[in-house]
Amino acid sequence: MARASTTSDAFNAVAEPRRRDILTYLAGSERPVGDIVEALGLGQPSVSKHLRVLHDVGLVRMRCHGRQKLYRTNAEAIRPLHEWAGTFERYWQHQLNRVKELAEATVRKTSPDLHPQEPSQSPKPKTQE
Amino acid sequence: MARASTTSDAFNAVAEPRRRDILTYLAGSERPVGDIVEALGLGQPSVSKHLRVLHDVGLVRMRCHGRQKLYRTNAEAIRPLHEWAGTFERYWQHQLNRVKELAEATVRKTSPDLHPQEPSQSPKPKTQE
DNA sequence: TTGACATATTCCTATATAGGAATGTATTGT
DNA sequence: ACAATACATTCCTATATAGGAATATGTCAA
Repeated sequence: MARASTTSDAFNAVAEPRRRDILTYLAGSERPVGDIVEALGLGQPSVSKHLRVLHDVGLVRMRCHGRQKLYRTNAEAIRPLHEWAGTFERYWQHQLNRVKELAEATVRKTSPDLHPQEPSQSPKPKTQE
Repeated sequence: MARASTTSDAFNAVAEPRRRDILTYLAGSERPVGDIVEALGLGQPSVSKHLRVLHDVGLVRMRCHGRQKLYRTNAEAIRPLHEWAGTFERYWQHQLNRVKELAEATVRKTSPDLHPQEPSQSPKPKTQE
């Protein structure tokens, strides 16, 4: 099986850096395609194709204005992403503490004279990557 | 050019639903690969490959314990994602207001007797998708 | 109507998957 | 040393891009 389609959900659509750039650019106000092309320095067909993906998953809204089409970021569609990531917030707080502990332990090992090791230290896990 | 590698950054790694499942599963505590296989009902090679991707971008940490390897989510690596998405928070609040206004306007149009239209209403933009 | 302008849509190609099957590699227990 | 266990890696294939070039579609202006 190949990778999931870029239009399958917001996660896949946003995986492409240029599409994130476009979303950022279109966040504040609606803009015609030509502005995006010029601002991001991409080819016009590329931008159109990215916009198609973004529109398919509801990450941008479109409005016709004469011969140009005005796009704007639909921030609401980014929310699920924010919320999914936010699920891990309580864990990265925990891990900050762990990192801090580890750093202190490292200092103790590096300069043992200045930071004498405590007696009943739990055996350090042999972490390897 | 093809799509960016899944190991190019956290955004690409997280685009795959199974990998998000794995991250969620490994958020609270470290687990051996076999547990993930059983919990998520995937093939063992698939899980190993997903773990490789996640490890390459730093989304999981690994520790050897006898013949098994214990994986755990590195929540810290999810933070950039959360922060990028959070950039749009102020906009989706705006848009909630716009949606609310639109809904009220629709009610006025649908039941004009109950909700008489105000005189100097700004011309509604002809939004079309 | 015709031409200029703004976007969208093929057509093309190199590249990268995700999953299943089969196989490789450590590590443990006897 | 050997079998069993726990993972990782390779091989294979169908599928899906992203970007550039060329072309199609739609809209305004004279």
